[in-house]
Amino acid sequence: MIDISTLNEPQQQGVLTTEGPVLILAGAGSGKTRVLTHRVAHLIDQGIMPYNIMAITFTNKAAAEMRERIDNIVGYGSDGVWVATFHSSCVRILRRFGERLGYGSNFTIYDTDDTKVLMKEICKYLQIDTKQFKEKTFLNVISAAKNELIGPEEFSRRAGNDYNMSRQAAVYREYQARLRQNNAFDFDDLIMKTVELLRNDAEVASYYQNKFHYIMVDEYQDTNTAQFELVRLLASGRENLCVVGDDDQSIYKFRGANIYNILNFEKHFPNATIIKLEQNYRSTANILNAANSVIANNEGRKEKALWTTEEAGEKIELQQFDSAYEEATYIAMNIASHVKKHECTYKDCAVLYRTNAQSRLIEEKMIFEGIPYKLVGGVNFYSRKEIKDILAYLKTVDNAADDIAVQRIINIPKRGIGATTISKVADYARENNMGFFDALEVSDEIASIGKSAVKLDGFVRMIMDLRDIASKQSISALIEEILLRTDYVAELRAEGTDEAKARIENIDELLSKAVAFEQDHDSDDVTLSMFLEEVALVADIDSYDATDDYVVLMTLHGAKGLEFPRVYMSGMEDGLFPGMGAIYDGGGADSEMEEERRLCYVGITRAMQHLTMTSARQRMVRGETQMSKWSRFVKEIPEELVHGNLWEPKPRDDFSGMISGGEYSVYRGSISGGSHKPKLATTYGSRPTNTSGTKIEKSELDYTVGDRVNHIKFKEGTVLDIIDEGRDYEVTVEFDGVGVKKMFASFAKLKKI
DNA sequence: GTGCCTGCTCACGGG
DNA sequence: GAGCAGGCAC
Repeated sequence: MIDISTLNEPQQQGVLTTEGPVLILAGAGSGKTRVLTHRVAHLIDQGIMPYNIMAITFTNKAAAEMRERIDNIVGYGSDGVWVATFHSSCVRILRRFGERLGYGSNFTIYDTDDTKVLMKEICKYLQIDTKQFKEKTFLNVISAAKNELIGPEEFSRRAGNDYNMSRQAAVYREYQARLRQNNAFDFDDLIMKTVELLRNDAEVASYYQNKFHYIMVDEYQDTNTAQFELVRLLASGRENLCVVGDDDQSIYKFRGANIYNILNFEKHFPNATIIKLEQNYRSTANILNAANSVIANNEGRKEKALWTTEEAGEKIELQQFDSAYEEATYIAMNIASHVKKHECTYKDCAVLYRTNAQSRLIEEKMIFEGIPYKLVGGVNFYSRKEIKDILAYLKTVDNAADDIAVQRIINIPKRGIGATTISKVADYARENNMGFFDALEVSDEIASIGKSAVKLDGFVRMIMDLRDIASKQSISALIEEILLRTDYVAELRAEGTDEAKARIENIDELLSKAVAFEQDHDSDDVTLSMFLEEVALVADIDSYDATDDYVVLMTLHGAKGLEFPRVYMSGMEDGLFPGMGAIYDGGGADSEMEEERRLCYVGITRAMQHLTMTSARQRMVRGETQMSKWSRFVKEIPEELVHGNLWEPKPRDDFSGMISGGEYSVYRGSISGGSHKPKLATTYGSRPTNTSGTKIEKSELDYTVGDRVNHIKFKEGTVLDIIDEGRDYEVTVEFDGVGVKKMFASFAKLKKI
């Protein structure tokens, strides 16, 4: 028997209610992963075969974590449990049965870049003016349709006489036809086509329905209509479907998530058992209360009240700065000082932001302070040019029908094959209803091509050779052969720039990944398709490893599902978070504003002990300076839960361009801002890069902890703490009748009484 | 066909 | 502020 005595009452119920549809409404930090893993363990304990159990997650990281935790409870034997993401589950199904839809089992998965290239081609072919109608808009429309399981025909029907929609329908039709020709799926296809397969092929449907007796879905609030239908189909019959989610953490509407999947679960499954996990084991009471206060402003939620037995803990710290530059400086210095005092380690800290663009400044300051950090997200490793080039070679070798891949590398490195030649071949292929690569093979038959045919022939022969190598040797050997034959690395080395060096490093990393992939899998059944699939489906967050000691920088979206003792939410400004779109969109249930607020809720609930929110009065956005005020979400937090400078009006009369450094007044109320700003002799820009406590023009203090001091505004108080911030001292004082304030010694001008 | 320059557009989030 | 398309010279 597995031990569930450590679980609370509703958690135990979640584990033990194995039959029928179950909705577990799991508030942030309420131990839902524990419930899921124990539930799987319990099922196995009850004699259910592991291969009859399926658990679906959104990211590989979540899947890996779940598998590991199940392993820890039941020991080995859990291998058979199907733990996978939505996308990789569908790939597995399609690899096996995709031929019934007319796709080869070696299909390619197109990422966002690939689909953009394809769409560009289609617009050219259909003579659509892309200045007027953006490729991206078409792609968004198609993606939205696919997420709602609307195929090209249905889309066309719905378009009716609408001119704009008819054009979109034509593009959609062509787009889908080309994917099919290229033996490729885009991300949305993976789900939609699997649903199509299950709907239209009773044999396949019943195969999986008989395979999966128990199905669990994590992060259910993020599922879209297609994913819901997929799950519904798979669970159909037994209906032992357990979904876990939190409507308050639904933050993926923009990619099609349908919040009604969770809100209407009981309508879809009238006999569903609803279990609420409301005890939070993660955060202090103050943090939890702040989160509750913010999210309470949303309409249309499932009633839910998170509570904790934790003590209040520290108040939430608010810090507003003149610029994003100072904000980043403060965060970096603050982390450095806490680590130095051994109050936390680097890995305890996470800096969260709304947009990836904000990471640059913070990254800069982390480097400056010598803080080890890890940036999660941003430009995906696999979307770098050099990596995409090599992957395109691999795709060409693996799936000859993938025109996008072939055309990407046909002139990389330069082979003297230009746009004119390529379009001649493409036309020929189209006229003769054949693939691009097939046309290349018979290029001498294309009359207008002339002497370029020789070059094309050389390219074709090289691919043939590579295919031969692929069939006999390992993936890493194939990559090395490609590098050799293309002189790819050699050319970069000749360039000698830092950028070229970085590219070489990336290529080395790709090689290591290939080697690691081969080691992780049985060499007999490892295929190139599998490697390419893993690469295509990897998510940014998958690379995050919580065991290394570094500060994590990521978007609020990326932080979902994670927790950190110390969290910094940066850029808490109206216009940035919530963004302009949400502000103009207004409010009300299901609005963009509510989604932003849920995102804020997600951010707050990542914090275990310490939460700092920062904002900048001015920030460079899209190359222009933008002025902003505190985010409305910050103002939704009750005053008694925060300390800092929330409502401090600050005259904006002192922009000398000089960095005013760590000045952060903690007064609430009026102060004569601006004029009191000290002129520092040393700016951060010239500060030595060591963090070992180099003191620069810092006068010693004549008071110490426990002393009584006098402040110009707050009058008398007792010094509670003095922290050596390196360049200055941060002094914490309890002022009589005013409360606890933190300030920098050089600005506070405290006098010992 | 290639390489460079310029000017234009675009900008949230992600599998 | 960055990335890309288009124009131009070679």
